[in-house]
Amino acid sequence: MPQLNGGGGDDLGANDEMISFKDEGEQEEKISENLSAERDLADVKSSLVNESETNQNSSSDSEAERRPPPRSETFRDKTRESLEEAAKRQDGGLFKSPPYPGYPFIMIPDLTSPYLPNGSLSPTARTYLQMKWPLLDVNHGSLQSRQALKDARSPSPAHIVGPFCLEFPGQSDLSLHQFQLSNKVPVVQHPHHVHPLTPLITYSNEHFTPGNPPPHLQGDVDPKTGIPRPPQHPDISPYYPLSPGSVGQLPHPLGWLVPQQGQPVYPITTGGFRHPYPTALTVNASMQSFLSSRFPHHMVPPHHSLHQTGIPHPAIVTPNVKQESSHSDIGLNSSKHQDSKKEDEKKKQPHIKKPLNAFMLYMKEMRAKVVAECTLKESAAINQILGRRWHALTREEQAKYYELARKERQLHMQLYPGWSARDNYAGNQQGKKKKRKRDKQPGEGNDLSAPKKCRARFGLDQQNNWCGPCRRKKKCIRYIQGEGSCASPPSSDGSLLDSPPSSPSSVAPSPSSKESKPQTEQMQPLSLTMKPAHQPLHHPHLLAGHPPPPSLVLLENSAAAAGKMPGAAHNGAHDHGNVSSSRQPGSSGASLARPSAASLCHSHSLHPNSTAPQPLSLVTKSIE
DNA sequence: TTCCCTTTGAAGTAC
DNA sequence: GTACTTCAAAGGGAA
Repeated sequence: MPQLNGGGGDDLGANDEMISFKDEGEQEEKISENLSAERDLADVKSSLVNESETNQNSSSDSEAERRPPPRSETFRDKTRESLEEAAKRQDGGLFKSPPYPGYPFIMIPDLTSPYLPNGSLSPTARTYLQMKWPLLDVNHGSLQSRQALKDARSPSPAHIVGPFCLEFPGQSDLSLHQFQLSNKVPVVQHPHHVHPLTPLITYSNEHFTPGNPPPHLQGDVDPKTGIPRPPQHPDISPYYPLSPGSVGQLPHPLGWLVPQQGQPVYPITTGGFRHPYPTALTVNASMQSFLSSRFPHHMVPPHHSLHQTGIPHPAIVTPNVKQESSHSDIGLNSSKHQDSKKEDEKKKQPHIKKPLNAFMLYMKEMRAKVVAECTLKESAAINQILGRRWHALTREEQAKYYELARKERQLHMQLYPGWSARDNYAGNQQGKKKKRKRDKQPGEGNDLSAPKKCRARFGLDQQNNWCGPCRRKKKCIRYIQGEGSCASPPSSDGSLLDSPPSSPSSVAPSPSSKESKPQTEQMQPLSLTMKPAHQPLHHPHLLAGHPPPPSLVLLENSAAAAGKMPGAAHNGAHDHGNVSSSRQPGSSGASLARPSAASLCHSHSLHPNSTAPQPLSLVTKSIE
């Protein structure tokens, strides 16, 4: 169980989320109460991380003596133990609230990795599915076309099948690759290219597995438990050298896939982050080139045709075949364009993507579910919903994702010690276009958040023109209202998600809708920053005994609601202002023109008067 | 075809 | 130390 008051941590905790509590307070005691909740929330999120770290440390302490690098110790050991336990009782015991959502899981090559856009395959671009082994399904009968699965849109990736049985030490990458290409579809992956970690998350909790699994999964769902029935494959276990003695010395996160040769796979580093690449890692030709270009020569391990495992990390993405073919043309034109040649070489460098954070993992998990519940297909709208659901999660649920994310980062760090997020910045990247820089345009973003607008506009000489808040050195209201700017855009604040307007006019960026915004904006003076305040104020697990806000409840039960609760009592104001996103101030207005998530997701049609004047509770003290 | 949108979190940069 | 920026996924929509 998480140590809720583990406190101390300040890392993963989204401090900005604490701010929203202040916005919501309408009384001092309320504020103090919320502040307490803020601290609780901060502690919660911190504890999510600390807990993970603590758990890892504590669990690895016992093994630290015999396993020098503790980083992946628990990861593998827990995996091994869980696998062994599961092997003993193939009764789905792993489905019974495993202490760690990420455990046990194994990594298997996913040739149609989510990290491979368009399913492009290359010997160096394979990624791996991490999954609980009871979910392994290597039955041929389960092999389906990728498209078939995609059409199925399974939110519960209980059946992930792949050719991983073919992809183990000693197996030729090329042969497998050819196998894939020649057979077109023998590989089945989870629909929507679910993240490798997704299978771990799906089933372990009720919120992961809605009551009614998709129809296409019915056949594989245990009628008793409602849980996807783990496939029974007698050939699975031999692939995993899970016996304690066999993996004891190898901290490699893929240790069960690494042939045991009696020597450590990972060099014991001295703690420096940019330590040499482990020689045991996959270093193929392209990787070699990539490493050579990015790291000092001594850091680049010698090139072996294939790694023992031939397993790169899911985050690695190499250029597609098209680029390789273009590279072959270089020989024909070698004399004329060295620059282009260099570019091609750079293009061949695999793109190691960032490890997914907790929310990203959650999104991958829940996206399909949201899509199924709503008529939405637009990711932007779905992400808004997911963002709110994320905050509605319990700490335990979030902890799972934080844990998974931490494991992901750990694994990523181990696989790519020299990798830095900076490497993926547009400026350093060839194959990727530089993303637009969100230039702050005048009249939005910081301009709106800047205090004392009246002061700036009228100056000290015309204080009589200042609005009241400005006179009291509070945040200017007149400026916002006068400019008609949408400092707290409806789309970004999520109000349209949880409490969508009943009339289209409230959705459209009409002047009236903008006029209603200042009240939301008025909530912000109490904010310490302009960062989005997404934290649900009355998180059921943050405020013990307090029921979750209707918005959250209804949102969580969006499927059940299905738009049939138009008159539900709902103080949408709870979320409206707090979810206002100033991350991308200029982007929210555009979203107004788009179909709102709420208009498409019935479950969020809760508050017909969301644009109506907000309750007084929204008025901040500055207004008073 | 490419970018935008939208979310949170992690990590990087800039001051 | 703080604020800001970029990137990670996703896929429809817009340019």
